[in-house]
Amino acid sequence: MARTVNKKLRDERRRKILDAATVLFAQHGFSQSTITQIAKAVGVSHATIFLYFPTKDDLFQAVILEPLDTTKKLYLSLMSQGNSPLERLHSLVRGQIHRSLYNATYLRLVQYALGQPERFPDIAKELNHYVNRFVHDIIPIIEEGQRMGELSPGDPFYIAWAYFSYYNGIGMCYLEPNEESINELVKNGLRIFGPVEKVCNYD
Amino acid sequence: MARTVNKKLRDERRRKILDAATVLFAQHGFSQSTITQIAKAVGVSHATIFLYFPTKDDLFQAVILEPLDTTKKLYLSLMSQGNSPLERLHSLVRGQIHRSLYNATYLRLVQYALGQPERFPDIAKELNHYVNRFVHDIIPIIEEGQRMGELSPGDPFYIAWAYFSYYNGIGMCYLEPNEESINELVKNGLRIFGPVEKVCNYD
Amino acid sequence: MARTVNKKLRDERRRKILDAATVLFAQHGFSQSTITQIAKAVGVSHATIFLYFPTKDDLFQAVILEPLDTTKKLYLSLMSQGNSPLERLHSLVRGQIHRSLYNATYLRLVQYALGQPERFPDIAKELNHYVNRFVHDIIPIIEEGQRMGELSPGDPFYIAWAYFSYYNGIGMCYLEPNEESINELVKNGLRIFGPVEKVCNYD
Amino acid sequence: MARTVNKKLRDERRRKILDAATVLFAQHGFSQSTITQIAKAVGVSHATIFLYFPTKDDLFQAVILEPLDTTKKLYLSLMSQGNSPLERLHSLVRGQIHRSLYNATYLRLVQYALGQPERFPDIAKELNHYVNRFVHDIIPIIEEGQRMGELSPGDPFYIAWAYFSYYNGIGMCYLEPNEESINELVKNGLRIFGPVEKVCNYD
DNA sequence: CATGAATGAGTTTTCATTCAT
DNA sequence: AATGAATGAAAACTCATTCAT
Repeated sequence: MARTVNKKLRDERRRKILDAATVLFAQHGFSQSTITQIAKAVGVSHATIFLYFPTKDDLFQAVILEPLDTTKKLYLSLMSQGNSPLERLHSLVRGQIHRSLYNATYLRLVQYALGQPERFPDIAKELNHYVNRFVHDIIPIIEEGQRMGELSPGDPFYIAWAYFSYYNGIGMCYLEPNEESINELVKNGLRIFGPVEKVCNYD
Repeated sequence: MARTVNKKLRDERRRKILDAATVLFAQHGFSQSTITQIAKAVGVSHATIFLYFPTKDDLFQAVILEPLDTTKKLYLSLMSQGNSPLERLHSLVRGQIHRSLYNATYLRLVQYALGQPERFPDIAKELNHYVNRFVHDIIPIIEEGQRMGELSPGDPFYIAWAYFSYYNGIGMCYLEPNEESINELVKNGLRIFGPVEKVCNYD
Repeated sequence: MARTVNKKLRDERRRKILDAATVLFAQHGFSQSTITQIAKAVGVSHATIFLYFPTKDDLFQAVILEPLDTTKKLYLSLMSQGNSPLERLHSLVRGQIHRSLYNATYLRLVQYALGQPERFPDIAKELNHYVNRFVHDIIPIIEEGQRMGELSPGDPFYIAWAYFSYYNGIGMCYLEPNEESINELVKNGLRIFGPVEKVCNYD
Repeated sequence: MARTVNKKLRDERRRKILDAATVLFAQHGFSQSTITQIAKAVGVSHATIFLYFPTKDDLFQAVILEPLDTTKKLYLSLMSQGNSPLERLHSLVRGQIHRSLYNATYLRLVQYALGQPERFPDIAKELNHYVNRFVHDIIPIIEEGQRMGELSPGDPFYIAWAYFSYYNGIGMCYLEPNEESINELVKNGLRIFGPVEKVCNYD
């Protein structure tokens, strides 16, 4: 019983540490964020951090890799909403871009780590797995869309990567997040998948 | 005469320092790259670095900002090659993506700095100027393409930003650079501008 | 309890650092004394010093300014011992000169800082306060002595400053400290106050 | 002939260096004054300084010790002006205090070096010679004054030292230099020699 | 003779990490 | 379990000094 309570407290504190670290790492980068800063943000002693994460590198790794599961579930959910492939892609694009504009912190951190693979090799490897799985998961939808004539032809693998690049790049653009900007970025992002213009068909 | 020689030697060494710093900063980030490492890469004492750049920050700034002029000239040149707007965009996209795949180091560094605007505010400001100018320079071509019917309608401002995001995001994808990947990324990138499918017209 | 012990240990160590720093700063000056030297003298790591004083400047300032309170209490006590003004001045002069000869280290340090007001402006300002208070405290005694006929007339303000100069200057003389030298320096220092020669009166 | 001209130029430049160094050393202390600063003040390259003084220490030593001859001549001249011993002491005290208030730079430097004998042992030794000679030179005047009844009795050796202390201490007092302050400091300084009050005698 | 370039030794300061309580 | 104290390993930056021109 006591153990359960303790476990709960531990998990809660662990979470707090991860959250604070996410914000600080995203804002100042890895080296410029100190364990003491993070501890202060959480309201514990810096030594306590080491009770939860053996090294600063481990903390950084956890900050970046642990949310990946949730993120994966999110995109899987997004890409299952809608009937036609195009609708599902639309749901995905809108969901991701919304997140990328309104909830940029974590994404920025992922990009930070992704941009320095020599420095964070383990993290980069794991992130690559994740990206590859994402590409792997989106390809069937693209293929289905092309088969159904909703999407113009094109190598689905590269289209998936192209979209991923687009999604990644948005994180660095600092466009003001509002209805308009999101709508436009969604529309333009969808273009990468080559949606067949209905206008055209009815000419 | 002696002065000329000296000036030349100085410039040469300055360049070497910038080159070595570019690589190291891109690989390990700002804080994790030490002046001593850079000096060793150049083959001089660490104190020598400070003869050319008063602080590490100055060196970093120079590494990122000094190439911007050349880069701007490059994209201006690229976007003037071709007759129709679409041709010019094609030239631009191909040129930039080629550079982004084959010459990724500098681009990665730009993204590194762009991703931490609170930490490198001066650099971020300057980079934003640059990006805004790029957007400003590409918009007229988009508009012309739309007027001529080569491009589908759409807000040119957001289209420009969308393409820029795409271009930026490619730097983090680590696709193997070859004919095929470049062709595909170019094709998919161009889609953002909404090229009107000829196939369609002749239906 | 533990807190009390800790506090005590901290204070003790803080004191040790201040003592070691006093000696080293007095011997080699500020710039030539290194934190590492001080740490070694105390028997701790150099990083420990920074746990007690955030910067070297702060340490220097503490070394000089913190004893001022005690010093003030000392001179106030000295100048209250004795009945007549002359007796009290005698007590003061003897006490200060004794200290200046037998306990020269701190005084030298004060002079070192006092001699470089542009370099240590905060310290110099604080020291000036102290000196002005000293002058202010001694003036009433001089006035009383003059009124009572124990002292020859003369502007008490300048007499106070003259004595203070004398006291200060002794710190640089490196006379061997013994009964004789102290007696003589006291006698000659007292002359600044213009004691009326008894011999004279009984002529 | 050329040699003579060169010699003259060299001496002139040497003098300029010493002058600039005097000011800077007095203002910022030894370690905080850099060779480059001095060179800039003189208008030459820092490397040039080393053509005139092999090391920074040598320069410092020259700055302090070379003027001693002149200073000695000055005090000898001052203490020979006047008929009676008291008059001559008066001339000396007035001259020195005037110099100490209006021309404080060099004096401050001497005190700076005098205050750190462990750090500048050679300079301190030389300065001690100088002080001893000064004491030695002033003692006969005191003795004569005492013999003539102009001065109260007292060990001339300690009186000489007492006056020297007074003179030294004035350098750190930062009293505003003007007619009044000088007059008062001279008057009070003279008291150290124990001038017999005429008033008294004629009672 | 004068100097600009180069450097190595040294100094303050930071910080992740360990440990005793 | 939590923490305050301690530290050693860096790292940026400075500066006297040397040397080639």
